Amino acid sequence: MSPQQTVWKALADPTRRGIIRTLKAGSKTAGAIADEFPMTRASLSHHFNILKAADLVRTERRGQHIVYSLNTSVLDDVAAILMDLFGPDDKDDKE
Amino acid sequence: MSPQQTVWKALADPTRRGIIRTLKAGSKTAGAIADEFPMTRASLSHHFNILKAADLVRTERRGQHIVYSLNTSVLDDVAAILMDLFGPDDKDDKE
DNA sequence: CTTATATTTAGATATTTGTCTAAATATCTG
DNA sequence: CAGATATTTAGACAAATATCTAAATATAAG
Repeated sequence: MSPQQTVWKALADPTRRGIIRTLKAGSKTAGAIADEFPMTRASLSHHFNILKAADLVRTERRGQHIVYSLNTSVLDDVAAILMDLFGPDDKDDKE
Repeated sequence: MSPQQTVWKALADPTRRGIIRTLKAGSKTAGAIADEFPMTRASLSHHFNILKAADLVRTERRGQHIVYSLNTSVLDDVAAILMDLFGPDDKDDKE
């Protein structure tokens, strides 16, 4: 699957968008995130994997905990894709 | 399914993003679009329905043909969602 | 009215996806 | 080391998805 496609797939699920939204406020441990979502930690872990595969989040082990952080640099990529989809048709070299 | 979610789901499929991309160059009939994608017209019609449900495309009958057009106004919505996901945390009333 | 063309709908099927439970791994503490 | 806590992995399963073929609908042309 193309890197672009992994991002779209990752963003297509509401739980994963919720995870991104909660990480917007700052990095959190897997457990702290899990406390905010009504599903098992195993299910959340599955979503974490998909977000990591899309490089939307990064992880760092801190003792027993694993801290998740939002990788905001991917925003640029997503924005570029959106412009490609909806933006002006830039067929010509000059305007 | 929430309106927002219908948009995300619609954008998650590469064929549908391809349809959006081809419509960026201008409106086209269902048949003209179908000529560009290696699948049956029935399958394409399925994708058209999903794009219509998300209000990403509009249709107009012209004789035997049905003309599909891109609804660019949804770009604003998608951009807003993206900012909500990745943009600055605007918890406070004042900056 | 009949035939041809354009498109959609209906129904079937294989694959993917989101969730769960149970088990495994990793780290800390005594 | 042994037990407790945190997180992930493995495997199963129901629901959703993308695709196909065949049939239905709508319009145009003779």
